Amino acid sequence: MSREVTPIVQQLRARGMRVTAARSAVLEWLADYPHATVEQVHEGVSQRIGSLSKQAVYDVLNAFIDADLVQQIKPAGHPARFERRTGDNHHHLVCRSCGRIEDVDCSIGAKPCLTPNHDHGFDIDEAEVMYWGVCKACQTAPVTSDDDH
Amino acid sequence: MSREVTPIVQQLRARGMRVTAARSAVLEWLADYPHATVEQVHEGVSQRIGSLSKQAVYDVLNAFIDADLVQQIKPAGHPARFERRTGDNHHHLVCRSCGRIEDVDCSIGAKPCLTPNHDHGFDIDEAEVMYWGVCKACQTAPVTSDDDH
DNA sequence: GTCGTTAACTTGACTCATTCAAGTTAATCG
DNA sequence: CGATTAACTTGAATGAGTCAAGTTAACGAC
Repeated sequence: MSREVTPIVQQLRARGMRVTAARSAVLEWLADYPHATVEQVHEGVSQRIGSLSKQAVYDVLNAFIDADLVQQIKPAGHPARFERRTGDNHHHLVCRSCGRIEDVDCSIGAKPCLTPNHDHGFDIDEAEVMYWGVCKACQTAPVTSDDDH
Repeated sequence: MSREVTPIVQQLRARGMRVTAARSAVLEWLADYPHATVEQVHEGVSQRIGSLSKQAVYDVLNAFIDADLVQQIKPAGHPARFERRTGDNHHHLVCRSCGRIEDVDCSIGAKPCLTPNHDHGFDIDEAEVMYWGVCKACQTAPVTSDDDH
């Protein structure tokens, strides 16, 4: 087994973070499955590396969020989702029925990509746009619940 | 005490909803305090009408949401908030530190006020815009938590 | 290589907002 | 002035996430 240094290892080292099986596996998993829930990351990664506590998944994801390697999406009424695409202020399209999420590029530009006509004295740093609708599958299918992706 | 029919009573009757002290008081309260949480509505209304279970607050608010008399806002990481302004697709400005919310008129127009450049086959019915920042009070004040309004 | 430090992980209890369920009360219609 | 049933009360249950104490293992120093 050659001991090559993968880009993931580099990304972690560059931020002074220890490299562990859990962390590498979570980053890899998110590359394959963007918009995954904690539940999904936990299942997938546990299988890949044998086992991992759910708490560890929370820890790893939070560490990544702090390190700007991962971004969190919290659609109202659905568990949080995680993705590796950070810093480009793109938006999301959420299915009301199954929770499925798709990326939507920001049509305007850099962040904050929209400026409110009245800032009420706030120091605004983000304009979060969430499109809500019903995905193709749920438009035709009978009644599905939060399984998705 | 004259028994005049208030607009609130009319609004309820018009929708075939029974008129109760709880319902009238919640609608009144929300007129005075837009963006209130369940907690706040519960405290305020309990005082006004003597007492009311928290569950009733949930029931009343949900009935109003179904009847389109009230709208719900769910900022990530904060409890839900309720307001009487419905149907005009205006947006919200949320303070990251105290959760305070301000209304922001939609600068574009009717709902959905923004159209994504790619609908991914979804049947989109809403573009929810949430501006995030730090309110004036929290910019200067030391560390506050979810008290607000 | 091995040792020590401490970040990362495990386990399990706990919180908070919200929902579910069963029983009681009271608004409205006849 | 009842009867019907929507609205309310009480209390248990849920789901997502956090907190806290103890154990393990990365990795820098020797």
